Amino acid sequence: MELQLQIKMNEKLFLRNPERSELGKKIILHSIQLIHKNGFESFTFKKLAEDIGTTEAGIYRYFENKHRLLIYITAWYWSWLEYRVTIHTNNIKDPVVKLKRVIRLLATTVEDDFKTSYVNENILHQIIIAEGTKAYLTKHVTEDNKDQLFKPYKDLCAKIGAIILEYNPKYKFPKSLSSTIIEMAHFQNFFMNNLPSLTDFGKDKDESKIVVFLEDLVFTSIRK
Amino acid sequence: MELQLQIKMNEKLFLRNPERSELGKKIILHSIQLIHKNGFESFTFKKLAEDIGTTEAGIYRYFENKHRLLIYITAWYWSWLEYRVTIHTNNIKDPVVKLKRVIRLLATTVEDDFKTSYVNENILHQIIIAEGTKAYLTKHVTEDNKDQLFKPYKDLCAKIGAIILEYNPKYKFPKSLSSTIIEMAHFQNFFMNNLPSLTDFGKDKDESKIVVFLEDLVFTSIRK
DNA sequence: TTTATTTAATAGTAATACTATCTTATTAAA
DNA sequence: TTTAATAAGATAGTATTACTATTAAATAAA
Repeated sequence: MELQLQIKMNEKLFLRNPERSELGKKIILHSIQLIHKNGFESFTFKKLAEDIGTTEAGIYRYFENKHRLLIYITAWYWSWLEYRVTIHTNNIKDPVVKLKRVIRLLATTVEDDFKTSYVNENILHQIIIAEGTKAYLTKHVTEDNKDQLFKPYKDLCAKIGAIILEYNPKYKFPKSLSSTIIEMAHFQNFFMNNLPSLTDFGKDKDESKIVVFLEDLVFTSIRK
Repeated sequence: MELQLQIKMNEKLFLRNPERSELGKKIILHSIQLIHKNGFESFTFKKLAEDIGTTEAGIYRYFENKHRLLIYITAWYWSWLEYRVTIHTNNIKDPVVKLKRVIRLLATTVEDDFKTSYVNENILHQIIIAEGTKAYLTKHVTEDNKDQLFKPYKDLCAKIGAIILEYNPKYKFPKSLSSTIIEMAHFQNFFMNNLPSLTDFGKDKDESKIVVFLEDLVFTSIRK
C-alpha cells in the first residue's frame, strides 16, 4: 500500500488547482526551487515559465500573481507542519513532551518524512525562513485574511497554544507565545546563518542550539 | 538654546547624503509618508518624485534603489531608538528598571520626544513594524552586512543583551533573547492589528498588553 | 572671466507584470 | 457520432517599473 499525502488547499489561493495537472505540479516544484535560488524579489513568472518550458500566460492561468503563489506555498507549508505536529504528538499525554517535539519540528530541518511527490520539503523550509513573513506583511493582509488565506498558520498557532494551556491552564499568553516560538524558530535560524551577532549560536550553525533556546524560553515562561 | 538631533549615517547607505540638501530631506520625509500609505511593494521612485515635485533621476542621485532607501530608513530608526534607550536608561542602576524601560520604548508608540525636523517618528514606527524585516530578508544580506548597513540594529541588540547580562550574568542567550523581544515588540503589534487570533490581545488593540507579555517573557527567562 | 564641478532636467531602454487573442486539444452533451 | 463547450497552450501586445545616458543650467574655484 502506498500512502500519498494530499493537503486540501483553500480554493481562493489559486485560479486553477495546481495539484490537478502536470503543469500545475511543475509550477509548484519549480517556483520553490527558483525562489530558493534567487529570492522572492527577483522571482518572476517569466523566469519560472522559461525554467519549466512553458509560457508566462500559462502560469497566470494558475495564479493571479507571484504574491498569491507565495501565499499558496506558505499555506501548504503550514498545513504540512500542522499535520506533522499532529502525528508526532498523537497519543502522547505529557504536554512537556509534546511541546518539546513541537519545538523540534519548528526549528530543525525536516528529516525524511514520507514525502509528497512534487514538493521538496527541505528547500521549502529554507524558503519559509527567508520569505515566509512576506506572505502577510502587506497592505492587503486584511482582505487576504478575510479570504482565509492564512488559516493554516493560524490553525497551527492555535494548536500549539492549546498544548501550552494543557500544561498550564493559567498561563496568560498562549497564542502570543505560540506565534513567538513559530516566528523565532525561523528568525533565529536566519540570524544564525546571516547576521550571527544577533544570536548566541556563533558560527557553528547548529540548529539544536535554537531548540535549546526556545525550550528555555517556553518552559520558563509557562512554569506553574 | 535649541537642540537638534543629528544621527550620523553610514556613507554606504546613500550616493549623496540626503541630510545635506533640501531635496534630500524631502526624499526622506515623503518616502516615509508614501511607504506608510501604500506599502513598500507599491512604492516607486516615480511616485515619490511626483509627490515631491522633482524627477525620478533626481531621487536616483541620492539612493541607488528603493531597497537601499528602506535600509537607510530602518537604520535611522534603529540608531534613533538606541539613542532613546541610552537617555532613558542613563544613570539608572537597577537592570530591572532599565529592561522595563527598554521594553516600553520598543513596544509602544513614540511619545513626543524632541523631534527631528524631517522625520515623522510616529509614522516611521508604523513602517518599521510592517516593512522593517524586509531590509535584511534578502539574498544580498551578507554583502549588505559586510558594508555595515545593519550596524545600528546589531548595536541596539548588543546594548539590550548587555543589560540582560547585568541582571543575570549566567543567562545563556542574551543576544537571542534581545533580538526576540525586538522583533516580537513589532510582530505582536502587527498581529494584534491585522491577524489578532495570533495573539492574546484581542481587538482592543492596547499596546500596553504587549508590554506586559514581553516583560513576562523576559523576566521569567532571565530569572536567577 | 574662464574653467571646472556639481546639480537638475530630458529622454531614453530593458525588464516586469500583466492582458487579450487565437489556436488546438479534450471532454461532455445532444 | 456529431456538435458544443471547456480547457490548455502559444503569440503578441501594453502599461509600468527600474533604471541609464545625455544634455543643460547653476554654482564655485582659479
